[in-house]
Amino acid sequence: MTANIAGLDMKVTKEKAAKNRQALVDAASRLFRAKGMDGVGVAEISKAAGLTHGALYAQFASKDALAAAAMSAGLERSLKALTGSAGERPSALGAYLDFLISTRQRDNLSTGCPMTASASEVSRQDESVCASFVAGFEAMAREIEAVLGPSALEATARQRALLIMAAHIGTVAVARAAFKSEPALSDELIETARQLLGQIGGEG
Amino acid sequence: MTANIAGLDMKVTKEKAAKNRQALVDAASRLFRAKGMDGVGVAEISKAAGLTHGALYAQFASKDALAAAAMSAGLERSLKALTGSAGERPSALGAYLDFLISTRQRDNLSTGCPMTASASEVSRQDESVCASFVAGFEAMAREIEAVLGPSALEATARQRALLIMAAHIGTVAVARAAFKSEPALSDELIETARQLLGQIGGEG
DNA sequence: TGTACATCAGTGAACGCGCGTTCACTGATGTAC
DNA sequence: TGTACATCAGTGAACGCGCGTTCACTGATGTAC
Repeated sequence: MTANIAGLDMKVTKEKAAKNRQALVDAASRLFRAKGMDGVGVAEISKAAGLTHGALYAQFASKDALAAAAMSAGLERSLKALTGSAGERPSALGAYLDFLISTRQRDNLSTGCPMTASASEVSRQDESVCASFVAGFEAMAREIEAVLGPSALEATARQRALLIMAAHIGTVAVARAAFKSEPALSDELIETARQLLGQIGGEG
Repeated sequence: MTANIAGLDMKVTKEKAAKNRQALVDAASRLFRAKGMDGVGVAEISKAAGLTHGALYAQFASKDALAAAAMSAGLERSLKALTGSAGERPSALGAYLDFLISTRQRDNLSTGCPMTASASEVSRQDESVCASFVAGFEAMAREIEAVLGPSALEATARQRALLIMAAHIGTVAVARAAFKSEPALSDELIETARQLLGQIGGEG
């Protein structure tokens, strides 16, 4: 019914189902980041995707399964946004850091990186969600490692990439917590991490 | 009734009430760290404190109010444990880092630092909870700043203390997420952060 | 090409359950006389 | 010191509500003939 109302719909069904599935994943990813993984229910996710919760269970075995898919999709998108952010700028690492550690990242929970949004929650979720998270973390760490320059620290590029990853996640999480009551501290955290991680990464 | 059964109870009431209040705060602090702030209800907290949920509402206006008290108390205890960890060891910073970034911290959610347990959740909680969190963060950052040595980075002690704080929070959160599916990465994260933040802090 | 039928994404009512909060009540505390 | 009474921490039933999940059903898709 809806399909006929919606438009021309030649070649519907399978494509439509795939689109609905994607809509569920996108809505879940966005809402989980905005409200936390325990802070949003299947009804709200389904409604945001323009469906009922029954449709969700036709596509996913459980909320956990949807959460794993949402985490995976969100991280993939975030990784693409990261690598795309380099553009024609002189320093890829500088561009990466500007992207990861910024007021824009802090102030846009639902469009930001799922890692910073769910860092402390993910370890309490289903194992499949953790696995998606960790895979995304490793992929992004590899991307960063590849653009590092020399540094004053006694450390391998891998080590510095891991520190940059962990530090940017902690920085954005705390900057978000501090924003309401201490905005100056919140900004200071972001500027500090941006600057020091640039040095550590050998930005140039 | 319970009071008479319990024991000798000279000078009860106010003391007993204060003890019950403390029991609620302690149980809340522990359970929030273990299960997340949205993952545990007032019934479970009250039961863990040996009371009913009605008693909770005699002591606190709401779950949020209890959460703020629990965050505050948990951070105070964590700060004391941190400063106490220095003992007679040669380097205070080294002792601090061993305390903050360790498998012990990673593997004991309910006895660990509330900051690493709730980093990404706290910004979605009541403003009073955020404020407690941020106050604890600043207090611990000051403690760390006070024990820093020289560093190869171009950065003030304050800046390096903020980075150490943010990085250790992110490190422990991610190490927890990675522990099940990639324990080797989890250990690597902790060792890496421990070593690099030692260098950054001018451990010696 | 036209008809009969199996498939299956999606609907919406219903399930048991736990949530945060309220409230009438209990009974010991501790004060007023 | 002994009695009457106000206080208030704590109890436990009840509130409306949203949770994740199930299930009988619908109806368009797309295949078999």
